[in-house]
Formats: sequence, structure tokens, C-alpha cells
Amino acid sequence: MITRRIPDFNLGQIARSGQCFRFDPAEDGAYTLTARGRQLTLGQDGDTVWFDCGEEEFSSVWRPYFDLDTDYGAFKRAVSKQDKYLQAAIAAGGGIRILRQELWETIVCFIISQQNHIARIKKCVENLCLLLGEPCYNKHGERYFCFPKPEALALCEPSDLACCRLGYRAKYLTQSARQVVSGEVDLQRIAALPYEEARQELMRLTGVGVKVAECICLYALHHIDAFPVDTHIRAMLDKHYPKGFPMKRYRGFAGVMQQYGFYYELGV
DNA sequence: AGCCAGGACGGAA
DNA sequence: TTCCGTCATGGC
Repeated sequence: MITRRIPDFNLGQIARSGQCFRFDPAEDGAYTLTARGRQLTLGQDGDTVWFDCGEEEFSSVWRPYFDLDTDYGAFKRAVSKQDKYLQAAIAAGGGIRILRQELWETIVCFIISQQNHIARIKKCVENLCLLLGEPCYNKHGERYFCFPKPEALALCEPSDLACCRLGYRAKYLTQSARQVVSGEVDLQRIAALPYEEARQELMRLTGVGVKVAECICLYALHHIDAFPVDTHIRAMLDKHYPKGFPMKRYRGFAGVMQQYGFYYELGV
């Protein structure tokens, strides 16, 4: 068991922030997270966070996953005092962090996310893991399912995924999986590219447009200057930034502000 | 009971 | 280029 005092960290906010769809509520406000081929239970009491794992796993996996070496207070202090909207967003969701999720998993999840509700996205992802994910066992001997590898999806026809209720997105997944397995799209290479080039390469995948590509850049590749505009952010921009969002002020980390805004717009 | 969701695609103009 | 109809599904 690892415990750390972590400022600007709120587990509930992170779990609800819509970046990762594999947080499940556990006992006493704790969460079980399935990610990076593992399953972790973690919880929080005030600014003290506990991780049910050893020191080595914490340092090599979860510290980078939750971006714990970054000072989010600095991001928040960069927000203009006159910007009442972002100040309120930070007051509501200042414990959010930009995660470092696996690339392939993020591609699949955000292809599923298009024209879909978060609650149903979670269900679709869960269905997919049950159908095609490898069964694993956590440290308590409980079975769970890892995220399906591209090879498993590439072997499927869209009709094979019918039980996952993905709708028209099923064909996007099988097609993208084949592009990855064939090497037509090289994820290893994309992971090493700068933001603009990574975004462009990701958009070669079937079912990945500008918005989804930017989500992947932000939530997997940690290009925190990516600024995905979905319906919620569109509403935020129209209502509160009719003259345009102050991108220059937040150059280099606008994606963090996007995430505060998104969470605030969700109204949770 | 509809509305709409973290949009993308293909074809038309 | 931009614009528009279409695509599945079910939570709310």
C-alpha cells in the first residue's frame, strides 16, 4: 500500500472527467481502475491518496499515469482573475489531471465516444473488453478483462461486435485495427511525433476526425496543448468566449483548460 | 416519448 | 473548400 499527499488531486473528479472509461466505484468512495494491463484500487482522504500496489508499480506506472510530477497549481495560477468562467470551472474541478493512457485503448474509446453519451460509452467499452479482452487476475484473485489488443479486433467483422452495441462505429474499429496490425498506421512512430504530426497521422485511421484525434493527443500522448472541441466545449465557447478563447494566454497547455471547462460543462 | 450525445464519412455543390 | 444527409443506440 502506497500513500502520498498530493495537492490538486481529486480522484472522484478524475474518474468522472471523461478521459478514462474504466474507473469503477469501489467501497467507501474508492475506485477500481483497469489500465495499462493492470487493475488498481485507490482511494483518497483529503489530500492523502492511497494506491493498493507496491512502490515499484506506483513509481513506474501510476505516478506517470496520473501525472503526479506536474504542478497543476501552476496551471491554475495562470488563469486570469477576471475570467469568472474558468475560475468557477477550477473551483469545481481543480482536482482533475491529464492522464497518460495507452494509445490504442484511447483510440478505440474515443472512436466509440463520437455521437454517444458517456454512460453508454462506458457500457460499450465494457462490452468490448468482455468479448475480446484477455482475462487476467488482480492481486486479490479476482478476474477482470484487459483492453482488447488490435490483433483481436482486426480478426473481427463488424457483425462479430454486434453484442457490444457499438452501432455504426463497429466498422470504424475493425477497420482501424487492421490499419494498425498491417503497419499502415504505426502507433510506435506516432507516439514519438510532435503534436501536429501525431494528430495528422491519427486522422488516417478510419473513424478518427479532428476532434477524436485531439482527444487521443491529449489523453494518451500527453500533448497538453491539444484542445478538442466537442458539443460541450462548443457551448462553452459560444456562451462565455464569443470573441474567442484566450489561446495565447494558455499556449502550450490549453488542453488543461479545455479539461476544466469540459468537466464544468458536464455539471457533475 | 423524444432528444441528443465528447462526430465522421461520402457525395454534392 | 464547405455543406449536408446519414449513420446506431439507448440514457435521460
